Amino acid sequence: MSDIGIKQLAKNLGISTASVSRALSNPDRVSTAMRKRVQTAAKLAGYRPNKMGASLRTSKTRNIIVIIPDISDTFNSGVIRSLERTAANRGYSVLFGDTQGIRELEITYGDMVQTRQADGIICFSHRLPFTDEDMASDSFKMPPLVNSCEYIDAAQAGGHIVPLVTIDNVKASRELTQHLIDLGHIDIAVITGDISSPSTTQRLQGYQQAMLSSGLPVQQQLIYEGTYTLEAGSTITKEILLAKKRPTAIFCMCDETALGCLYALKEHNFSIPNDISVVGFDDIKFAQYFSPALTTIAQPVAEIGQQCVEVLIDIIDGKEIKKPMVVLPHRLVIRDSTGPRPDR
Amino acid sequence: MSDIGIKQLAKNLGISTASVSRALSNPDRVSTAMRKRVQTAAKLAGYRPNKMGASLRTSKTRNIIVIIPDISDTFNSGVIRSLERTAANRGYSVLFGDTQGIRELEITYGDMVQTRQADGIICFSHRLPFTDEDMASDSFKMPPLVNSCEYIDAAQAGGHIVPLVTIDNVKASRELTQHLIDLGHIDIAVITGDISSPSTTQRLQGYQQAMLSSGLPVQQQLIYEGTYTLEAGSTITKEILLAKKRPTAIFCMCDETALGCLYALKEHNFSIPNDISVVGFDDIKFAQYFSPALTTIAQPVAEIGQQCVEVLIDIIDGKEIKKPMVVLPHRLVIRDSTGPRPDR
DNA sequence: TTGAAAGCGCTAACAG
DNA sequence: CTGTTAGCGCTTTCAA
Repeated sequence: MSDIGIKQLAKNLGISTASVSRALSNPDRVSTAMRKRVQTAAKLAGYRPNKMGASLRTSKTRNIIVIIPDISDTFNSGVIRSLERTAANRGYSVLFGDTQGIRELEITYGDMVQTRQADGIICFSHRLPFTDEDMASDSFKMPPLVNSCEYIDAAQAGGHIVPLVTIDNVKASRELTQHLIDLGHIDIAVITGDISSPSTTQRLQGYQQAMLSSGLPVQQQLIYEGTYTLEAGSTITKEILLAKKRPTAIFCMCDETALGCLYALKEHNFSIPNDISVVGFDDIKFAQYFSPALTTIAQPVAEIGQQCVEVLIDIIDGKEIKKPMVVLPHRLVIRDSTGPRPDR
Repeated sequence: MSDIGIKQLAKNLGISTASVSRALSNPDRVSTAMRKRVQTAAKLAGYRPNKMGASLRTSKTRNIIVIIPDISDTFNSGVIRSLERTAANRGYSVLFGDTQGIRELEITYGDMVQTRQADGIICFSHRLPFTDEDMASDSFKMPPLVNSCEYIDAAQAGGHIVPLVTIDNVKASRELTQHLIDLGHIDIAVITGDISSPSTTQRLQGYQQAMLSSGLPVQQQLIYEGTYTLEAGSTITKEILLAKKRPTAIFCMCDETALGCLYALKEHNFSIPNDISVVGFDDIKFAQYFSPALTTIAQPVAEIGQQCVEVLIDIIDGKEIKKPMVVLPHRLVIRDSTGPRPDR
């Protein structure tokens, strides 16, 4: 516990610092006797390696920086948890950068690989965390980076391949919409996320595909632009209820929005799903406890987090990435918030 | 953007590395001319300081490690968000260690100050993240550490003062219970958190104080040991409903538990608050969207996070801590899940 | 105000 | 298998 270093340890044992270092970090490179001797002495002396020294020497921090718009978003925090666990198992620590969607903060955090505070980046945004200026420079080297859930446009990435871990949002959304169509719904409103977010665009595509392939019209006035928040769900639902022609189903592009939606509906005495059906997206842990329990798309939160880290570490280790895009399976979870289209 | 160092920069300018370092890190220690010259050159060359070098030299990482049982807990993730923002503003990065309550992981993360990966610790657990062995050693030095929300027993801390940022759990719980009593409730069940957690113990105390001071008996069979989870809320509520003598109110020691409770109640066709009143604790963002909207204690999430960081940095900076315990104000939020005791 | 030089603690050639 | 030695990039005395 005393603040002893490798040097002191070596002196105490009458051996070289190299041997101490090896015995501790590359045990198979020294004799059994040496290994034992050093390891016991180290334990006895309460030796704790100073990682900064090693980092400086090896140019590896064993840190990963996670750049995320909102740590406290329920879906995100599930992924984060898995991320952190996987990283820890692989000997990495996780630094968090909550950006609140602010560009400057994204860039600050994106810079942490350059300043050697982290070896790689996991990014939950659809924008790369670098200035256009930096990216334009021909000396620009893309640091190890994995994109989670939000697709970064290749054009924006300037031709760089940005590995992505995600589900098939289009397909998932199509299935969810189809479920509603199968129940007889025709007028299906949508509360989207931020329209600049690819996940929203893709979910919208899925919705449109499902409608069209069932011969149903895509009614633009039923598409409401929102955000992935409770508030948006509540506010926009009220707007929907005010519309001249009411939909019989509402597709919320995330579960938090769906909860806000359910809330507004109940506040105005609508019965769900008798009057209006509601679906969400994500299957956050609360979804099954909503009243009514929410029909939604379950995303494999744990696997997303795990894969992000695995892929990132592969890149850091300079391994060839076979798949620049990992698409994980989702699952349609039918609960009690959806029912047949009411007769009018 | 090219990988240039302070050395190269100095050479290019025909000056010493010391001047470059000073111009960049201690601008007031050099002449205006020098400062300008270096700063322009640095920007032009796309110089990015290698923080590892500085860290090794100064023995400061500017990292804080946050040790927390569950990052994805909604209450925690709110605090975390604020934590991270405050730290960033103060020039610190935040490392996260999710322990799942596992002792070994706590210790691994607690060790990160020793191994110079962080300068201080914010701990959400009621246990110190060090081995008993370490703590017993007389060479043990307590690293900068702040405890959040959970009180660490002085005895356990071996006489060390462990600064704490929290609300007054006893008082909050008393007020919440009193609210129920004021509504005429006499048989008030409690679903606790983990009984080893001080926050639970304190909330239980508050409950008992309120009962006693109103001349109401504390009925042991109404105190159900649970955890701060949705599942506990749901499972234990069913148990409560099965009891011979049913309570008319249920005090859940966290909002997630309360949601599980509401769920179970509705599943069994109880009307809230007509048949049974329910209260939670924390006021997570979902609470007002529950149906019915939840009566609860609002904790000042943002301030808790902020204060934790402020106090910790003070300790890191070697400042005298005036207050080893920061108690932040809570607020009783009365919504729709509580009502008068039903006639029987 | 600036420069020279000495390390922070560790790892990794290279020799032996 | 082990020791010698040279730094990683930065800050910080100390001297000029």
